[in-house]
Amino acid sequence: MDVKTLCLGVLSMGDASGYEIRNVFEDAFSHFYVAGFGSIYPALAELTREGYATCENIEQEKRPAKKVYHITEKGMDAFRAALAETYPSHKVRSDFMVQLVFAHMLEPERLVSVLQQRLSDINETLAHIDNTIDCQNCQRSKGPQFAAGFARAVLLAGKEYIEQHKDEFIGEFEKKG
Amino acid sequence: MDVKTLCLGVLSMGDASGYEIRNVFEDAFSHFYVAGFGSIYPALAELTREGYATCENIEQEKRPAKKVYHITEKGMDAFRAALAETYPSHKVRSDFMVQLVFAHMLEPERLVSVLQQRLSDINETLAHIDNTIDCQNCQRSKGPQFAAGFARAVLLAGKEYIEQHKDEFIGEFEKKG
DNA sequence: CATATCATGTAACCGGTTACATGATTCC
DNA sequence: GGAATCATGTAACCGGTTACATGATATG
Repeated sequence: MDVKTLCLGVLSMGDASGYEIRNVFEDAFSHFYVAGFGSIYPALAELTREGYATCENIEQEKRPAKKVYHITEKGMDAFRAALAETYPSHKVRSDFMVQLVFAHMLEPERLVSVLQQRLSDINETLAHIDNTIDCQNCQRSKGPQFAAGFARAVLLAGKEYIEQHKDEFIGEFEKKG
Repeated sequence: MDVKTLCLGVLSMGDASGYEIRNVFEDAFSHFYVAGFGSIYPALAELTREGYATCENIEQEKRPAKKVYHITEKGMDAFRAALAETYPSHKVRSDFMVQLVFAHMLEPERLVSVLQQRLSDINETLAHIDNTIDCQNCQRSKGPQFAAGFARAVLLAGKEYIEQHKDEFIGEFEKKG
């Protein structure tokens, strides 16, 4: 699924500017999709050119003007179709796991810091998800809640695995004697 | 981490041809990194050009000739350095989660098939990991074992979450009455 | 007879990231 | 005074995927 489709998805929840869409990516989607300004702005321009969204220039007092995008019927149909046709892939790209596989080539202290770093990143993501969900609870949206619950379960399992096995694992690589 | 570095990693475990390296990516790394011929072959050519590996042409009977690559000292050092300097990132890119978040825009039957598909993909990956680990057990390599255990724990948690919550979740989107 | 495996490579394409470019206002 | 937030965009670059190109042997 490309950034254009994801932007359409965000717009299906309500009108938004490019800046606001980026914030949604960072707050709500960050743990399963990444997109920055450099891909969002061109995507919105294309979407508008192709009739999937309309764009209105909004002047603001004491703030820069913004372009608010609104999804069209055609855009909604296209998003629904893309969502239904998409294969439910779930891909992991993990330098952390590479470091685990080649742990024997790392200095033991570095291995410790790698595991520690991963643990604190997991905790951060976990806290982030809990925050985001509190806000969305008001809307009683089941989709985001289920997605968050899934993410939470997965992260927690990873955290517990590391916590329960790391000492034994590290022990294998420390000089003995 | 790029394909070049990963290839160096594979070569650190022993000499191999491009074809064999691709097999390692598919068998042992597939659940946390993806790479095809199109990126592996050019990577190996560059690695050789830059002195991180040497290449020997091996003629075979009843098989096409192959190019067997051997990592140099410089290559080993470079890999160790890259491994140690790399941030232990663990990124998820999930169309599945997008479909969960926007579940209300999917037909209920499609939502069911999406969850079913994800479950069977998880089971497949789980079986694949267990297979791979059985082979590696002989080598008593702790790194791959820990990585596999981590992956297994994470996948299992996702599987259980889906199994335990899917019926209630689906129920929210089916027409009532 | 057809498919899978072994085996290597190139070229075009494409999507996304990074860096650049600009600028006002608000908060510490 | 400096950092963060609000706000939009472009251009170069880069890594990786896909498709193309080839061909023998082994397996079912």
